[in-house]
Amino acid sequence: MTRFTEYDCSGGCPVEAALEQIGGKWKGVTLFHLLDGVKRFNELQRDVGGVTQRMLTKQLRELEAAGLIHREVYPVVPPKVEYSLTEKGESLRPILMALKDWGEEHVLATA
Amino acid sequence: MTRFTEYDCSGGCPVEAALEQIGGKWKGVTLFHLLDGVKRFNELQRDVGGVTQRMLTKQLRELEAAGLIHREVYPVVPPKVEYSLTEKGESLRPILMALKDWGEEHVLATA
DNA sequence: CGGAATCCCAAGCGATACTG
DNA sequence: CAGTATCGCTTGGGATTCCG
Repeated sequence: MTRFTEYDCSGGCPVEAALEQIGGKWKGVTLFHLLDGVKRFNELQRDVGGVTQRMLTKQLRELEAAGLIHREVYPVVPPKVEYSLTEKGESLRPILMALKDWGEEHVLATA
Repeated sequence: MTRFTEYDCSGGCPVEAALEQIGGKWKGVTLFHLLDGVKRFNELQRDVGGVTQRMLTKQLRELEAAGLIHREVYPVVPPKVEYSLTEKGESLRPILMALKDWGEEHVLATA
């Protein structure tokens, strides 16, 4: 059995670090919906459901700062901004899918 | 390609639900260290690193309420309490390991 | 040893209104 | 359309002290 006690985690636990990047209230869901492909702001807001503009903007900026998503602005009128996953963000796909499956089975299933 | 847009997520997104259960600042790390096996309070506090008693207690209670861990109290003096993963908690192992790997590779690796 | 109780601050988060 | 600005509530989280 692998022992994790050696993982001191003091100030640099990989699990904690990972959760920090997807830990916001809407970050996980946002990333999840971006697995779908490129989406615009309003599309995301619809998909995520219940998130306010302010929060979605904030979370998107943080995800962008973390290098998980890419923000492409088209200088047209009306404004058009597209969000997509970076490679780093795409690498979260198996984790996000696992979280979805786990959530379905162990949380929502009321079982 | 699977489209997730159908996932309205309004009030019940599985990803969000899953993240809520492991979303506390120390919950992920705590669970991670419990993958190791049964541990006592002080042992956990040492392993997690930097967490205060109050917070560890709180997170443990929440994890217990979520059915992820089991709390076994031995009525002896000095007090002895052991924490372990339930089946539901154990089912998070692949996810926690995936988070650890991802964190090591994409966050801590400074790459 | 393993908490519980209290106090307090900072961050997270939401509603609303306004703008290029 | 895609934000920004402002305000204020609510929560999370830390330090400290006390208890069985």
